[in-house]
Order: sequence, then C-alpha cells, then structure tokens
Amino acid sequence: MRKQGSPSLQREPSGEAFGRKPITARELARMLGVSQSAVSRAFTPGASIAADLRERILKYAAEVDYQPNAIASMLSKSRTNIIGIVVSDMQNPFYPGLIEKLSRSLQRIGLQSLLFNITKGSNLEEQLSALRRYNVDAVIVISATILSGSTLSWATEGRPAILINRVIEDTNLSCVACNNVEGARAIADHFHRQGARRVAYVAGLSHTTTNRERQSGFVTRIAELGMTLSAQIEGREYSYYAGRKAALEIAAGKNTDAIFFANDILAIGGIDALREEAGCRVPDDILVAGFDDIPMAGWPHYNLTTFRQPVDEIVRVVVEMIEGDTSALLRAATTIRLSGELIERRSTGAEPDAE
Amino acid sequence: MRKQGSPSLQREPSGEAFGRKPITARELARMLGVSQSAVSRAFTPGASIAADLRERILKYAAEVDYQPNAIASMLSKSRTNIIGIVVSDMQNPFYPGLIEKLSRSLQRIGLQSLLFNITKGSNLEEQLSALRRYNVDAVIVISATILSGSTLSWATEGRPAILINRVIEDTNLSCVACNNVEGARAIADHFHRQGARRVAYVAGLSHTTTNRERQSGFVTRIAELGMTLSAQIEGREYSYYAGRKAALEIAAGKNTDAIFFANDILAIGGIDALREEAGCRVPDDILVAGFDDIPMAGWPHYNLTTFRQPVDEIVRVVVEMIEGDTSALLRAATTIRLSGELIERRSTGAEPDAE
DNA sequence: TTGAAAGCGTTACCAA
DNA sequence: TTGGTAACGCTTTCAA
Repeated sequence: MRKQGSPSLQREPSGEAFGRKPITARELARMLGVSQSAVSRAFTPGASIAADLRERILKYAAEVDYQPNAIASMLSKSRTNIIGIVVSDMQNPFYPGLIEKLSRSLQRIGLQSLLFNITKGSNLEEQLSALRRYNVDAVIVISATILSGSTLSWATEGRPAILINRVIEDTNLSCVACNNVEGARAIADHFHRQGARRVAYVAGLSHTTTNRERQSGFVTRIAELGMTLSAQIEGREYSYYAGRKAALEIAAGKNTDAIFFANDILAIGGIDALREEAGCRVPDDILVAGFDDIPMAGWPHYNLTTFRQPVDEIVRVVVEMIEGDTSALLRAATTIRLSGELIERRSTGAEPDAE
Repeated sequence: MRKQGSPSLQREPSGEAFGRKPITARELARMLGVSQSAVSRAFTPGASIAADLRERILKYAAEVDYQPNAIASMLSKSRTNIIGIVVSDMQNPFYPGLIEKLSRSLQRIGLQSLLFNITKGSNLEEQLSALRRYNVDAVIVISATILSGSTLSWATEGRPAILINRVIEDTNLSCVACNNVEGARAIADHFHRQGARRVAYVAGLSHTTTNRERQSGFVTRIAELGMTLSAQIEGREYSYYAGRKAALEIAAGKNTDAIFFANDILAIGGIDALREEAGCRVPDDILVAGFDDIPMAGWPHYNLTTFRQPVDEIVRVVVEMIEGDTSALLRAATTIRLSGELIERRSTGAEPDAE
C-alpha cells in the first residue's frame, strides 16, 4: 500500500499539507509497551481488563489524542452504529422537528443518522443502493409517500426497518404510527360539540395511510353522529396552497359549518384563504381543524384546533425498538399505535387554556 | 473470528433469523473463476481491466445481488464518502430547505450526509467526537450559532470544513455566505424608495455574523440616506415570538415607518403582532421587511418583502468546494460571498410581479 | 491486463 | 487478565 513510512515518521513524504494522520491503537500500544489488544479492551466497556491498565491507557490516549477508528471497528464488528433515515419531504414543517428529535435521541445512545433524501423523480433503487452498501444497522423511514413496500424491503435487505406514520401490511416492516383514526374521530366529536352539523374533509395525498385513516375515521364518525358530509376534497398534496384551494371550493358551496383538513399545513392555508379570499370569519362562520400540531398551529394568528401527534412518544418507541434486540424486529414486525391529544384552540371556537 | 462457516454455507449455525449475509467480492470471484482483484477493478471506474471481463463480472454481480461493501472500502481507501453536516436548529424554516438541497446534491455525486444535531445544553466535544471518529471526508456547518471557531477546529481535526452563513476570521475554516451587507443595504434603499424615513431594526441572535452584518449594513445605509433609526431591538432569538414582541415594542413608540427584521420568521411574527395586537395596518401604517425568503414569506397572508438568500448557489458552491480538491480547502481557507436578490412584496407596499 | 498478496485499524478468539 | 493473531472485505502495489 502507499502510506507506509517509518514508525516514527507520521507525515507524508510529499508536501501535502494534510493534517497529521491520526495515531492508531498499535502505535499507542507500542508507546506504552502493552499489546494492541489491551488498547482495544481499554475502550470496550465490558471488556476484561485490569482497572489500572485501562486507566493508564485511557489517560495516555487522551494525551496523544487517540480515538479508536470507527470505520475499522465497523468492519470488524459488522456493526456501524449508523441508522439510515429515509426522508422525502422536509418542507412539511412536521418533519424537521421529528427528524431533529430523532437524531438527537439516537445520538444520545451513540447512534449516528445517515440521511437519505429521496426524490420521486429519479431512480429510487439507485438512490437507495447506498442504504445497502453502507451497512446501516437499521432504517427509519419518515417519508409518508413514494416508497412501495417491496422497494423498501429490497433496500433494507434484511436490516431492521421501522416506518413512521406509515403502515404497510403483509411485509416484515415494523411501523410506529399515530392513531389517526382516534384523532379523526376526536375532531369529529369536537365539531359536533361545537355545534357543527355540516362538515367537510380535505384530503392530503389520498393514497397515504395517514390520509386514508384520517379520512375514514372522520367520515365514519360523523355518520355515527348523524352529521352531514357536505364536501370532500380529494387527493391533493399536503401543502399550504392545496389547503387554500380546497377551502375556497368548500366556501363556495356555502353549506359547510366546519372543515377538517388532513394536516395542519393544509388547514393553515385554508384559514388564510377563508378569511382573506372567501370573506369568512374563522371560527364565527366556519370552524377549522387540522392534524399534527406543528408549531405554527399555536401561533396566535392561526390558533388552530388540531390533533397533536405524540412526537416524543414516537421517537421514544422507535429508539427503543432499535436499541433493543434489533433481530427481534426482523423476526416479528410489529405495528405500534400511539395516542395523540386533541388540542382545542380558537379556530373551532374553543377558548384555549393557558398553554 | 466467530463467523466462519464452510464456503457454501451462508447461514449462522444458530437459529438467528437474520437476513442472509451479503456475498463478498472473494466469493463472487471464486464463482466466476477470476481473481478478487478483478472484481474490485470491475467496480472501480478508471481501473485497468478488459471491457469484457468487467462486463461479465458486473452482469454476474447483478444476478447474485453483489454490491461492494462500503465499509471495507472506506477502511482501505481512507475515504468515507461521507460528509458530516452539523446543524443546531432545524426549527427555523430556512434550514430544512437548505439541508434538503444540500444532501440531495451531495447524493448526486455519491456522497452521503451524516447528520450531527448539536444542542447547546450538553457537552459539545462529546457530541462532536463522533465527527472525528467517523472519519468524514468533510464537514459542513449550518449552525449559525453555538460553535466557537476553536471547538470547530478541534472537531474537524484537519478535515476540510465549510461554514454556511457564518464567517470566522483567523482560522483555517472556509465559509460560504450570503452577502448580508448587500442585502441589508438593499432593504434600506427599498424602504427609502417607499418613502419611509424613520426605520427600526430587529436583531436576531446579536452575536451571530448574519445578524451583525445585516445590522451594521442596514444601520450604515440608513445613515447614508439620511434616515432615522427610530428603534433597535437587540439580541433576541430568531423566532416568531421574538418578532412579535419586538414589533409591539416598536409600535408602542409610534415613531417608526418601517421595520427591518433580521430574518423572515421574526418578520412574520412581527406582521401578525402589528396587525392583530397593535392595530397597525401593514403596509399602510408601517412597512415590514425580512431576510431569507422562506416559503412562508411568499404566502398571500404575509406577502413579505425580503432579501432572498441564494440557496441554490450556496449549495452549488459548497458542493463544488467539496467535490474539487479538498486538500486545497485545507491549505487556503476561502470565504465566498454570494449575492442575493431583493424580493419586493406587499408588506412594503410594493406591487408584487406575477411570480 | 491479470493475479497474488500486503495492508487499512479494529475486534474477538485462543493460549498462556 | 493478558498477548498474539486471524479475520472483517476491500484497494493497491508489485510481478508476471
């Protein structure tokens, strides 16, 4: 191989102003007159090594700024301590918060997050091949859309995978999701309590599980309550502008008391459009509710009633699943539903508690 | 080592239902009756190997689903193809978009993004030690705050590092930043054109370079134009609520024609507070401008005049720096300033063009 | 162009 | 508890 050099000479013979090559365990061992195995043991928590030897090694290591090379460790252990996080849109404000919490929780237990930002346009398999080559220990999929179950199985290739807020039946993929049906029913109940009788639903991406569950949960419950479904806008995207457009269509019908939007960003667009283009007052003329409880929903301007996703719980459960026996995840894929919480705010005429 | 097994036996002797262990280059070579080196060469773009041999290997590899193990390659090449991305707050909506574009551009040239989400609370060195152990090829720092130059130098340890929107003097760190001074001056000029004479500035985090540059650029320019600085709110955070609070303080003074907020999220909070709490009309009573041009700024409800950061350019330049000779980055740290664009919208009384 | 073999820096097995 | 040493799966040098 190229870089050999005499033991005491660290620098490249060439003039590369590259930072010094980091010291290795073998060098450290030689300097201390111990075996290289000892060095490895000193850095391995449960290893059988005398306390004083370990201390001596760690102390000296700190002095010469030695740190075990994680790459070599990965190769040797066949474990990377890297979790692949597959994301497809970070524009929906719900996701950045989730990703942030997730990566921090993982970091806290020594796991790093490798981000895979997939786009619908290009070749998915190509984008995901890195997921396999990098030998990530597990995969967390946050993208509500795009990936088919089979593509995902291919990409994870026998690695534990956990989907967040997306349920795929008939596969060996685990899921952690908010109880969307419960949430949607809670919104329906709340609308009913607030006196609405003619209600509308605005879908997000119609084929996503989040949307389907929220939609059917809502529609079912309003029927049970004897309310009328005055409108149902189908199959747009989860975006502010889609929310505006849907709201205007509904307002034009003049036969709706309350609108449930599939998520907050839609609802926020809806509120703006209702107030500024349709000339409706929210909540006086029409009630509006969303889903997620993104930070914006709490802003005084929107004051949006919504169903809060249990983000912290979701993160906790996902991290626990990964931290625990990961091979158990492979043996039996589990789907976990977590309860959220109805947050009543002014957009449905509720008097918000002090928050 | 433990997992040995006879050549044709792939599974663990124990009952682990773990997915089959992936095939290695050596096995592939043996199956094809070629050398393992040949397999390696087949997957190495410029390698000297006969075209037909390569083709035969690649074809067979595809059949048996072989992919080179990236970890082994890292160890052997001392190159990981991983870029560390250091982030500290993903709540400011400007960042998710940037991170998304960045990671996609990197992916396109075969580089993966390892996310380091640092929190101010806990021990920074501990959080960043992984950055060193994982041998990332380069580091991109998106956090406007938190890290001192020296901590950063320690963490990157001789690796190329690029700061986005943060300029650190006197170090060997490269920077790519928006021309904040130019932007702030453009806002001042625009205010002047719109007839404002008494203007206020609302700072973000006062010690950040983005804030300092925007502030001094603005203050200097309004002086040149003979305008009055009617108020200057110092040292809050970059948040919606900080914007609200600052706006109310300024409105209470009743002596301000226009407010320049250090970024859009502040400005958006400001607009809401002015309209809904202070009873001011924007832009009729007071003009408001921000900085960044986040998606929300374009929403009809806000219609915020702002200075658009050249995000695509920033990403392009950063990726080029990394793609190019990275050791050059180490020899001479460069600071690159990119021009943005004034986006005139209704919050300063401008009639927006069709966008 | 090809193959053999020496690393890369760890971990884990085996004796001592 | 320790040290020696064989993997881990590649890349790259060196000869052929």
